[in-house]
Parts: sequence; structure tokens; C-alpha cells
Amino acid sequence: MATPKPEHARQRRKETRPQELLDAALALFVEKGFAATRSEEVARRAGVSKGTLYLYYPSKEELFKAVVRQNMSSLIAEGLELAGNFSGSSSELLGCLMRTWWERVGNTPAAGIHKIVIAEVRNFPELAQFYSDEVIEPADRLFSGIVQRGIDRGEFRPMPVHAVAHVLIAPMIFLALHQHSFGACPMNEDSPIDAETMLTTQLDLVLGGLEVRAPAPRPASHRVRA
Amino acid sequence: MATPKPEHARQRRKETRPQELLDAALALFVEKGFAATRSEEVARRAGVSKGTLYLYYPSKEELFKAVVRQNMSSLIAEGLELAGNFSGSSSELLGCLMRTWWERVGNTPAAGIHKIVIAEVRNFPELAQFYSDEVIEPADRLFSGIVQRGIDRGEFRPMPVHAVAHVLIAPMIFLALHQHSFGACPMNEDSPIDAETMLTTQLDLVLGGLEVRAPAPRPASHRVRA
Amino acid sequence: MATPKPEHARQRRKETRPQELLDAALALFVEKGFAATRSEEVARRAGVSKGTLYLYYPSKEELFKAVVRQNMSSLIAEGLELAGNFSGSSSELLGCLMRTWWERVGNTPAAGIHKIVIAEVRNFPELAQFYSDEVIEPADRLFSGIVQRGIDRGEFRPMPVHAVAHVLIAPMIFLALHQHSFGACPMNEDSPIDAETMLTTQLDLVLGGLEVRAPAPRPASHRVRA
Amino acid sequence: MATPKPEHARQRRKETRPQELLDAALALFVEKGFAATRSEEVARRAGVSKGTLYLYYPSKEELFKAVVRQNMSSLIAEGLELAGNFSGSSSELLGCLMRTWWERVGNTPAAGIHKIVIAEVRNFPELAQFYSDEVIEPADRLFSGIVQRGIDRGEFRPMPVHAVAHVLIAPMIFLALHQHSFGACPMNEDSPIDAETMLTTQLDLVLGGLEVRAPAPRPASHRVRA
DNA sequence: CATGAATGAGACTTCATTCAT
DNA sequence: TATGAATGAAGTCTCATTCAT
Repeated sequence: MATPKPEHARQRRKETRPQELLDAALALFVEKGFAATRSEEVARRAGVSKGTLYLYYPSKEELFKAVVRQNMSSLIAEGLELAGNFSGSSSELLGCLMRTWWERVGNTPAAGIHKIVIAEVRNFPELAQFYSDEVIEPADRLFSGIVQRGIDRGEFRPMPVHAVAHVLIAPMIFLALHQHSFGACPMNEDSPIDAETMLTTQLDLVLGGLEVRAPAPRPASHRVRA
Repeated sequence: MATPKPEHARQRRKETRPQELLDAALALFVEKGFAATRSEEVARRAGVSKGTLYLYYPSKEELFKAVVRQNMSSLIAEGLELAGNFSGSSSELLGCLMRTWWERVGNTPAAGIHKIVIAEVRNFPELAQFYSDEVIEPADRLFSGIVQRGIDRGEFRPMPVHAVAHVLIAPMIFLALHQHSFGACPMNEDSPIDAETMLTTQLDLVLGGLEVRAPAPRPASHRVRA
Repeated sequence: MATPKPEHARQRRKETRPQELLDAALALFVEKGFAATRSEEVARRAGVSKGTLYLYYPSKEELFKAVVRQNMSSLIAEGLELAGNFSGSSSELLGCLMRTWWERVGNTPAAGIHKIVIAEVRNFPELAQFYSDEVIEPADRLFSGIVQRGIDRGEFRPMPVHAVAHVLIAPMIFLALHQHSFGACPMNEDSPIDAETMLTTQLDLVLGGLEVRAPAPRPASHRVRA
Repeated sequence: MATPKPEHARQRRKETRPQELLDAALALFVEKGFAATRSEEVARRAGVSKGTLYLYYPSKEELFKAVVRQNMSSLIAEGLELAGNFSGSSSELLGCLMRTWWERVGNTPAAGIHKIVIAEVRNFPELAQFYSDEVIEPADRLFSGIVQRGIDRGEFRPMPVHAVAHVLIAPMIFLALHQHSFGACPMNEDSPIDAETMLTTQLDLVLGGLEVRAPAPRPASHRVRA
């Protein structure tokens, strides 16, 4: 009943296929969003046919979830490890963490994930739970934990730690969001702010505000003491 | 025994139709995203038939753009006016502006627009230009202008003003974003941070970092004095 | 995003559509079976487009069930009514019933339904229940009830009534089955048996076997008494 | 330390492969029908891979035809042989034949074949010819031949022999059909009729109707004597 | 011979859009 | 204007079949 025709050379790469498909899907989902990405396009970009995609992921939705998992699950672990081994001041730890995050994530297509997730969670209840548990909660714990550490050690003023964590993280993620939305549009490729300047400014302002008193030797801080 | 027709009611609604359609579309686009919102559902929520929707907007895309324009065009004007008439310190102006924005926008379904726009700009190039011109640029000018004013008046340390504007705005918008994505999922209705706390903390930290020296006690600031 | 083109005249016939679709579906399901019938073909035969079919029936499966219901639900009621109003002998009643059934059903495309149902029930558990309740059980009750009546009135020998009902009905339905399968193939259009002969023979043999003694005046019975 | 290969086991099975494939296909076709049976599942049930199936049968259609041929070709031969060697009365011969058929076929998954064939012949014209030639015609000849024999020998009344053959065979096949459709559904495992009762009743009724006079007590007959 | 990864035609279904009423 | 029945392009997913290993 079907009338198949002989085709081009086919390659057998069971081991590497999932990664190739995940990479293709990541790029397209970030570019077009979940709904606007056609599964056949994902397959083509991965260099396989439509059917092959479904050999590895039973539906577009599962593919999406796999992309999210693959790109997010390892991130927090790294942050926690970095924080655990750190021996300097809490300010330095936060600065180090944020710069590292930007290099490892913010700069990377993986950062676009957050854009899609924000846009699509309401249509994927399961994903909401997963992403909260796997990404948002741990990130919050990581940052507010360090803030708490700073308070406990007398480095920081006592403040609501979760709010501080939000204020710390938000500008960075928001910048990543914009780089994957407006920043990717041809018109405004030259954003008025670049990441490095923003990060330095952010650390200067917020860490400065956090510290009990601004000590002399930190170059990033221009705070004058009373 | 002619059946009396509700001509008057229909007549009265005729002028409000576009607004009703835009409201319905706004709610649905924010809830489900652009692609997942069916035009029939927009019509039904506005109390009209599918055909009527197309009488007012020639396509779903145009409806989407109209929703974005309607909800974004007027916002910045208010801010600019507020800023122009303000006579207090730049810190107070920023605090006032941000609190006002949160009340007028961040708390409002209109804030969800930003979520969709971020998700969809790359599929709607025309929107990118419009949104940049109408929303992003003016907001940046508004905030960085005030920062510049503060610097000029000797209130603030000299800093890269665009970066500062970003750091000021980002946590607020990011919070609004999350309230329209994860915050709307049944699981996490009790976010670890509430808007008021976050805003107060943000103003405390960033304004504190901005100011040349810690001046007399400001209400928004919990800074410890020497 | 969609690019629709203007097309032919479209007719609005909401009232008659379901029947037209059901008729088209019946014909095709009987001819090709459920799986081999494409929904687009059903639509085309009904003179509408693919989409219109789904306006009335949410899936091919539901269309199938609707076809079964439509064609079967009324049949048994007629039989019961006929039986209720009958005043002659049980033999005559059975003969009348079977000839009527053949005219009303066996000769009709609706008889092909049984073919599809037999072929597909195992893939449609809900249908099994429905069909048993609506068709098989009532038919069995109808026929075995009459046989019981004959026994009670001393017309028939005591026998297992359900088995007798099966023996009565089976040759007729089986003939209908074959007319919709082999009988529809071009090669054997001239079956060695025609319905009329079969029916007469069947009544002669089985009714003759049923009766306590073969009385003289019934032409259909040639039974000699011991 | 070479790993010993189970060459022998594979070798041994090589000759039985076709049979194993046919058995697997038979079971699945009967259970799900032709279209709903996936070729991969046939292969798995036969313990081989998808590719191997196509080594033996070039397509699913050919596999189907092979299943039909395999299960139907030999059946009639037995019947003919039995009939040829039989020396008793025609009634006894018919009774013996039908009971044998039920044991050898009606009770067997092979009987389910008839169900699929009825459902699919119109999609497989070649099968129609084959099945008519190999199954229907011989069966008809076998049974109507015996009836003719009975008439010739004065045992039976003169009657249209093909019609009588139909009436004889139909209830049995119809019962087999139902056992493979409704009978296989979990709901009605307790059919109101069992095969044995039906067969006895059928022989009693029809043979009784056929015979010129009720002869001496036949084992299969429960006819009441005068 | 055997395997199973890969293919792609084709089926079902959705939904933006049209247009007769 | 307003309606909603009708349309058909397009997308998701299945599965018979192929072929490199």
C-alpha cells in the first residue's frame, strides 16, 4: 500500500542521534518557540528524516521536555560545587558565581531555554513542576544561601534573602532573555548595554548595597564611607 | 406580535467591540501564548462570532499586533510626564516611578504582554521595531535620563547610565514575567518573594549603591548609618 | 500563516449533513472496512471537504460508532412490534419475521454493518458493549422468545431455545455477510444460491424440525409422520 | 576464550521460520485485523526482527495471503477423504463431518481466518478467487454432494442441494465468527449458546427436516418418537 | 542470513480564514 | 453588520519497507 522509493545514503548513528536531535531542537525552539517549530524541521536540521525523530522521542512535547532537562539539569550542580569549595568573602563568591554563570549559560543558546519555558509553562503543567524543582528552586537556594552566609558572617546587612537573590539574578537572566528575543532581531544588534558592563555595574551597585560597610580595597566599589 | 429586537443593545456595543476583542485577546494570549490561542475562542470570550472578529482585524497576526500596541503605547508617556514634573531627589523619583509602574503595569494583565512579545518577536519582525521604538527605547531613555540627572546634580556617582537603568528595571519586569508564567501555575502560588518586599529591597540596595554618600534617612532606605 | 485560496460554491446544509455523511461512511466502511477507509474519502463522497466531516464527528472512530448506531438501533424495535401484534402460529410468525428481516436489512447496505462490526469489535471495546446490548441481545430475545412461545403453546417440541434461535438466524446473516464480501467481487456475482431459495429451504427444514408433528395443510413442510 | 555462538539453535530454526511467522501472523490478524496488525509485531511474536520477516515475505499483503492459503488449503481435502470412505447413512455422514469440522477448525484459531477474509476480500481481489476456489466451492461441493447422495439413495427428500448445504454450514461458521469477535471481548465470555448444544440442535432440526421419514434412533438425534 | 536504524508516503486532525445567508 | 458552516493548507505522528552493517 505504501510506495517507498530508494533514497540517499543513510547513516546509522544510534549513539549520537539523541544529542544531535536535542541540539537541533534547542536551536529551533529558542529561535521560533515551541509551537512554531515544526518537527520535520528539527529532523532536517539534525540531518535525519521525520521518522527518525520519532524513533527517539515519542512526541514533540517529549522532545521539548528532553531539551529542557538536558540543558538545565547540570547547571545548578556546578553552581553548588563552586559555592561549596569557595573560601573567600561572600561578595567575591557572588561575583564569581555570576560571572561564571554568564560564561557558562547566559552566553549560550541554552539561555534561550528560559525564554521558551516562560512562554510555554502554562501549557505544560508537568514542565512547570519539573522546572521549578530542577532549576528555579535550586538557583534560589544557591543564591539566597550565599546571602545568608554573608549575613551570618557579618559581611552583609540583614535583609530578606530571597528578595536579594532575585535582585541579584534578575538583571542577568533578563539580559539573556533579551538577547534571545530582541537582541536576535537584525535591527538592534548593538544593544546600548553589553553584558560585561552590566555585570560589573550590577555587582558594584548591589554588593555595595549589601555590605555592612564598604571597605577600601575592593576596586569594583566606589562607595564612600560616612 | 413582532419580537422586539435588542437593536439598542447591539448598537451600544458596536463602538466598544474593538476594545472587547482586544481585552479578550489579551487575556488569552497571555494565558496560552500566540499560537495556542484559537481565534474562535477570542471571539467567544468577547461575546461575538468568529466572523465578527475578522470584521475588525484582518488576521490573527494583526489582532496580536493591535493587542501589543494598545497595551504598550501609552505606558511610557505617563512615566515621562511624571519624570518631567518631579522636583524631588533623583532617588525619590526613581522609587516613585518604579512603584507606580508596578501598580500600573506589573500588577496588571498587560504585563503579560511582555512575556508574549519576548517569546514571539522573532516571528514578528515588525513588532520588534515597534516595540523597541515604543517601549524599550523610551523606558531606557526615561530611566537612564533620571540616572544621568542624578549624576549631573551630584546625587549619584558617575556610572554607565544604561547599565544602571537595566539593573533598575530588570528585577521588576522579571518578577512580572514570572507571575505570568510559573506564578500562574497552580503548584507555586506562594512564591518565596512578594512584589512589595522585592521592590523595597531593590530600591534599598541599588539606590544605596548609587548615591554618592548616605544622606539623611530616606523612607525607602533601611541603610544603617555610621 | 495559513494561505487559503478562494474556492467553489459552498452550500450550507446543517440539517442534512449528518445523514449525508453517515450514508457516505456506511457505503465506504462496508466496501473497504474501517481502517482502509480514509476520512477524506468519506467527506468527498458526501460532497463536502475534509474539515466539514470533523465539524460533525470529532473523529473517524466516532463516525464509525454513529454509523453503527444509526443503522442498527431501529431494527429490533420493528421486529418486536411485528412479533407483538402477530396472532398466527409461531411457525408463521418466524417465517414472516425472517422474510421481513431479509427485505428490510439483509438486502440493504446496512447488512454490511455486521461484517464490519465482526471484523472490528476487538479494536473497539465500547462498540462491543453497545452492539451486544442494542442488536445481538434483543435479536436473540426476539427469536428465542418466539420459539419459547411455540413450545409453550404446544406447537414446537421442547428444545434449547437460544440454540434454535441461532440456527434460525445464522444462515440469513451469513448469506448477507457473503453478499457483502465475496458476493461483491466481480467474479462470483452468480452465487449458487439465491436468497429466496435459501430462505424457503431454511424455513422448510428448520420449522419442520421444530414442530411437534407436521400437520397436513402447511405447504412448506413435507415432513412425514412416524 | 571465544564466546560460543548458538549457531546450532539458529540453524535448527531456519527451516521452521516460515511456519513460525505464519503462526504469529495468524494470531495477530485474527485478533486485530489486517490493517491494525503491525508487521513489526508479527516479527517480534515470531522471535525475529522486522527485517527477517521481509526476507521470507515480500510484503504484508503477501504475508496475509500466505496465512490464508496455509490455513485453508488443506482443510477441505480431509473432508473429501472422509466423505469418500464413508459407508453409513448420509445423515450420519453429515453429522460426523460437521462435528469433525468443529473440532478441527471451528475450535481453532484458524477459524478466525474466515473472519478476516470476509472483512478484507474486497481489498484483496486475488484472495477472492483463491478463497472461492480453495474453500468455498469445495466446501459447497462436499456438502451439497452428500445431500445429493442422500436424495439419490432415498434418504432425503428432494431439495435444492446448495441451499441445504448453506443452511447446514452457516450456523457453525457463524458461531465460529462470533467466537472470534464478540466472544473474544471480555464482557460476554458466557455466551447463551455453547457449540455442543448448538451443533446437536442444528443436526436434530435440519437432518430431521431432510429425512424422508424419521428412521430408527440416531445417536445425534434427540427427536421424540411417536 | 539477520538485524534494527532509517526512511518518507500517507493518514488523521486542527484551525485560520472565507463567504452565503 | 453579524453569523457560523464550510474550506483546505499544514502539522503531527505512524508504520510498511529498505539497506548498511
